[in-house]
Amino acid sequence: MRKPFYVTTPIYYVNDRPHIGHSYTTIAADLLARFHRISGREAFFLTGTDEHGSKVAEAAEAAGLEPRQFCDRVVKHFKDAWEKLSIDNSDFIRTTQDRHVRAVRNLLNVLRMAKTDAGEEVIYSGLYEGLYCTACEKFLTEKDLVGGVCPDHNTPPALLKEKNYFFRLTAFTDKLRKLIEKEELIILPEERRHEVLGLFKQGLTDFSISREHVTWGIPLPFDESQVCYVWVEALCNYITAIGYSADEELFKKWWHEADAVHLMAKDILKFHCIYWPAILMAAGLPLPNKIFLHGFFTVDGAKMSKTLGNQIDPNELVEEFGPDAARYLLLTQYPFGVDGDIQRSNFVRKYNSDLANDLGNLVSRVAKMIIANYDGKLPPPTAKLEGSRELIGKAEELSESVIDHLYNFRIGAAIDDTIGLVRLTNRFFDGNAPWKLVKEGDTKRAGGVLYACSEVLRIVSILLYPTMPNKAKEILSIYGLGEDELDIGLARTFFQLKPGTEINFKDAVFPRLKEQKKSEVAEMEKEEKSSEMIDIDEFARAKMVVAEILEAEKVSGADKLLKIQIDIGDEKRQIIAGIAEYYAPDELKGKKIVVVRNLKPATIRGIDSNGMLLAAHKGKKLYLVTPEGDLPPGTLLS
RNA sequence: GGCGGUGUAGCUCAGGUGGUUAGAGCAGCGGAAUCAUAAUCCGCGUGUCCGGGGUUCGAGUCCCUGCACCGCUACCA
Repeated sequence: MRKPFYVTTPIYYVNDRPHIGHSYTTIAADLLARFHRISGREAFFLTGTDEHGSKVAEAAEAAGLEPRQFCDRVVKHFKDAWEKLSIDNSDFIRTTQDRHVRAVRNLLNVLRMAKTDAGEEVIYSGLYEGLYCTACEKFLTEKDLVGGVCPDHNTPPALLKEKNYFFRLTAFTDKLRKLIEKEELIILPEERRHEVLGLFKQGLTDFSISREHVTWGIPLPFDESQVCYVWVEALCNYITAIGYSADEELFKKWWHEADAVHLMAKDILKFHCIYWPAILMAAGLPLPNKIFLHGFFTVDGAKMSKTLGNQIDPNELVEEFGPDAARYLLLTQYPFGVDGDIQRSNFVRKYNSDLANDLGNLVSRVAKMIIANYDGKLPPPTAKLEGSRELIGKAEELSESVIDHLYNFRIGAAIDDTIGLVRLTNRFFDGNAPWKLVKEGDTKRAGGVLYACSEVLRIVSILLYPTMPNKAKEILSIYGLGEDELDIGLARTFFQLKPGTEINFKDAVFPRLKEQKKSEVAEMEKEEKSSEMIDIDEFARAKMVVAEILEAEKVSGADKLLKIQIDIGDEKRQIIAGIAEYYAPDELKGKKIVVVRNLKPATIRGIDSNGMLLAAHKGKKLYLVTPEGDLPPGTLLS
């Protein structure tokens, strides 16, 4: 019996909705877990959400919710998205769950008691010295400052000391570096390993594991005035979900004995490859076996961003292609591990060529011939077919190469090899032209061709199951096969299907999608552009006038909002503006600004807003639009 | 500034330890076939393998150097 397999994704921060980046990691983890399961190992696949920290608390407040309520709401988006993508995780951990809080506090106690090899305390209290902006209520790094002042408030930060607990990372760096060098802790791909070793070379310092000013988090068990640093706590999810300090047997199986793999994108390398192993060492726990960091991808050559509007919502992808193809398409765009580019136009093209034309069409042409000529019963195999030796050989070897690829995280290569066999099978089919044989009366040989192709489809289905679980089962079910046949061992040998088996084929497995012609795409782009253009009448519909600010005050309970009284000449108005982070109420008084007068009134946080002021962002700063000359309030802009 | 990565056909990318005419998929062009989801199959690429040096009998593959892009990290500030 091989070691059980434990795979994790990062726990996703609930500040954000699930996007294609989260999906990518999660699908890959699901794929690996499913693969190991059908190759006869037990597998545990963990994902979840990271719910503590000041950013979550702020986001909750902005939404007018309690943090816990807010989290519940966002978590649902994640769970729904994973269900839609046929993600079969063994557990879903939330850092706000009691089991996690208890385990983290236990671990912190263990660390508190632990000593380094030199006999020093692993956790020590010290002073965190930093530049604190009282208006922001947070520490700023020197990088955040612009000209020595807080860019948001234009005030110099105070040098403040706060008591923190520190983790003595420096006592573990040598040992950890050696483990990575000796590849006892395997960091993949190689470039990432170099990057980690580079961090050691540059020197590392102890890091703070607690915060004084954060409230939404887990209090330290030995000092309740402090909250555990969200990263430290989040990392612990990998062991708290599998029974650390709660279920000894479970924990032994999945952490001490299993092959543990952490999967993630490369941006969180330092936390996972240095902090986390060091914490585990300090606590006397085994390290994970492998940490795999995949790359980033761009969409149509551009970084994904909300402002560019090129974020891909996984739900939309599933709606368009279905869960199986969505998984397939995401993981076949570029090799797993490196950075790459995802092109939207490629999705439809690749769906049609690989799935509809090659795989789906093979399924149909084989099934339909069996139904038409063999009374819907699988004919027996025959010898002496053109190219059958090659076909059978390749088919029987395929599982070995897929296993090799997937053990080494070459997901794309595993899939490509499998589709390669499908292509070979289409060639085999054409080479033997069973439709011609049937016409010539040689139904025996024609049947042999159909049998061989069916066998390939059986093998291919097993090997594609980790990527496309539903479709794999669907193809197997055509041959009357169920989940018991989802076993890599059964993909190794040809001639498993029983002649005479009833064929249950109804609809195309991967219906072909309409591809937009280039001319149509160009047409649409043109339309989009021209529809972006407006004529002067449309512009004139927006009545923008000069306004003078009479009063401004903060909206209580909202960080970003100001309630502003303005004079627009013939009347006085109240507007709500999201500029509190950039302008203090007093400095606004008397300022002349530009507002849209005829914007539909809105109620923001229960307060009426009649109009909108104009402002523009530059980097992290925001500037109000002001008239250059001394225009009186009410002057219409044109 | 340091470290690391990338740069190969129109597009996306393969190309262990250097070795015959540099590959795949997609797109494009031509043809065959008609069982099948207008799907399939066959044929078609004179690519400065980013530039320049070097090592070698021989380099996309090793060394040096330059350029472009990306990532990590530092410092100046």
